[in-house]
Amino acid sequence: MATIVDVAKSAGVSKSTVSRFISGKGYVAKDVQKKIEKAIEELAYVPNEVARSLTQKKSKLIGLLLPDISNPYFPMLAKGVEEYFYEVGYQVILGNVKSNNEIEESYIESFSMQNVAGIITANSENENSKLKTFNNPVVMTDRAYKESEYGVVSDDFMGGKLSAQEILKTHPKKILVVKGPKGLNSLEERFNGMVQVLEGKIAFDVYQSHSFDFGEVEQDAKIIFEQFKETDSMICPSDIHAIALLHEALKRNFSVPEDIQIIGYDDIPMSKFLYPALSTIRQPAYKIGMEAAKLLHALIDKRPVTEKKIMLPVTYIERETTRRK
Amino acid sequence: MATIVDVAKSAGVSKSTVSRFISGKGYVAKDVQKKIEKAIEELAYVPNEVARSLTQKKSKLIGLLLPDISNPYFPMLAKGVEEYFYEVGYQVILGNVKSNNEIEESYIESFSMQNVAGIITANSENENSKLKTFNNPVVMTDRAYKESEYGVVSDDFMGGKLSAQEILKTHPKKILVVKGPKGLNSLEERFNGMVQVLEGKIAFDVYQSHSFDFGEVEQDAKIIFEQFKETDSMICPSDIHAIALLHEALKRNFSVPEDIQIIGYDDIPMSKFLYPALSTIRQPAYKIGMEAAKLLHALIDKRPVTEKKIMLPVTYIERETTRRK
DNA sequence: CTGAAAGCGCTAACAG
DNA sequence: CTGTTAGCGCTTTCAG
Repeated sequence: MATIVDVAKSAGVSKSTVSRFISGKGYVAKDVQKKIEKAIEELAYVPNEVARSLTQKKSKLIGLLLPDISNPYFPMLAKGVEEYFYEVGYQVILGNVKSNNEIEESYIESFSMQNVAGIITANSENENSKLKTFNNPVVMTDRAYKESEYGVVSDDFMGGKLSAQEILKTHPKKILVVKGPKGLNSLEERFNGMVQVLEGKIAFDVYQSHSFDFGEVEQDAKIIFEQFKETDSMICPSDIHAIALLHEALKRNFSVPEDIQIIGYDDIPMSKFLYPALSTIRQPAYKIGMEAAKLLHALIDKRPVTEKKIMLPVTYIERETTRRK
Repeated sequence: MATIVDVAKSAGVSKSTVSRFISGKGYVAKDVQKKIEKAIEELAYVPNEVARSLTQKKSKLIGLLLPDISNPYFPMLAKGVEEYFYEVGYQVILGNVKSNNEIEESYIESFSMQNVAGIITANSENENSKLKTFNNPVVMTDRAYKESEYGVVSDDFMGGKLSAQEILKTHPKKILVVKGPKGLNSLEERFNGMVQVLEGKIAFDVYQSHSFDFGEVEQDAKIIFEQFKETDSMICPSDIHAIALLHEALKRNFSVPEDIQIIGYDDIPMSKFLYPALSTIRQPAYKIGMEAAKLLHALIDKRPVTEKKIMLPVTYIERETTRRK
């Protein structure tokens, strides 16, 4: 591996000149530029990021904290982040935090040690997180958002409203609102949106779920079908919940959407391939990731940002688990 | 951020001694050890990985090359890699290569610049890949395997055989083997396994697919149903294919598995939640990731490895898209 | 057993 | 416009 010194020698200048040329800061004479370019070419020189990172205390690395990469929603988010940063020459370090504070702390510490230029987190908020002491920019997404200074999120309140409105249009007999795990801001918002639409208009039950894990949510589904026999319309906090419920409904020989209609949230990639295909609220996961990346990039470069918090719209995707109006 | 010099001062020794203490190489007197420990504690000292990486030419970073993170199979693999390396203090950099050689090259270059300690790639083989010039260890997985020195993979040939055998047991009338994209070793193996079982026993058609992308595979499914009217049994190269086919079958009002039976490959997380749930060959994606990580870790530490290539078993998961025997 | 010194590859004043 | 110098924080000989 050629170093900057090799380039300098080969071009017959000092390494500072080469450094200046590469970074584009400071003046370098035209003819010298040519020589340096040639030397770089010949030696196939690529600057060593580690050395650069050591002096500048800032690497070309981005930390990405995710609650659970096996939840199909997050790979799309990650993809958005990754693709944006790839284009601008940054690498992303994956932190699969499993909603575990200790792991999160540990990751943040590692990120610091690696001098990451910034962090994007989709992890749920954590009161005394080390994130607050991290001194490069942080952008919150998805579950983490409320208390943060910078964030990108979709319009959860609107999403909640939308899903309730759509159900309402189908003349439901009895509604069940499945509430997602507590303490996640985005889920609270969705729930509030749903309640705002429903309240006063129609009676509804609420079931509190505590997980996004397929297996656990399957258990919830069983309980729900035992407990809420009159329900004919289910509003879910995520597609994972909707899928489990859908599955359970079919197992019990209900027709969907005739006997039971179900509306999901997220529009994860598999939802359209279910049978019947899932009606749901689409969150633009990829776009959220990309926008978060864009915001973080601006922050890293200390460019002025006009919107510290970006809210992306959600849309209702009508498929086959809801009745026609 | 405290540095090693701060610790040294506080403990009243030289930084070399502190360095020796931390790395565990060389002698440090017992009482000095105590002092250093205390200083580290008090100053909440954490060694700077970047500086370390600069001297050692090896960071605590691992590069992970994936063909497509939005294909549900890969997040599980990534999770296995990530969780193993988390435990041993390494971070993983995500490289979503999108089966694009240029991007792959560019990632490998970045990985080199970051002094990554090793690379795991699940990307398809690429003749003149820069991977060969990368001078830290590389472990190939999944799609990439054949030419590599070190690799972890599941038994694709056996998987292919298994899926054909299971179909054979159900007295199929006419079989269609859907062949996956060309040039991927693992898929060739599967296909060969299938053919070996089928040949001489029963006539079968072959359809060549060119993608793992949901949208494109959906088109394949349409074509297949137009073209192979007599087929009652479909053997697929991936669950993605199986899902598209299943979807199309139901759309056309075939009963599954009575009229058409379908067997997938991979057992991606959503397969069990389909309706009917997909019968498939399970590849232990998580375990593959974990084993690849373990192997790479041994290589990085220059520990002797007994198995350079690890082959993990696959299993048939009987669910509801295949007829009972 | 320990410290001094050199160096990893690059950046950043600061003279000139 | 360019070279010298001094680090960034850590590891690694090499004397002592």
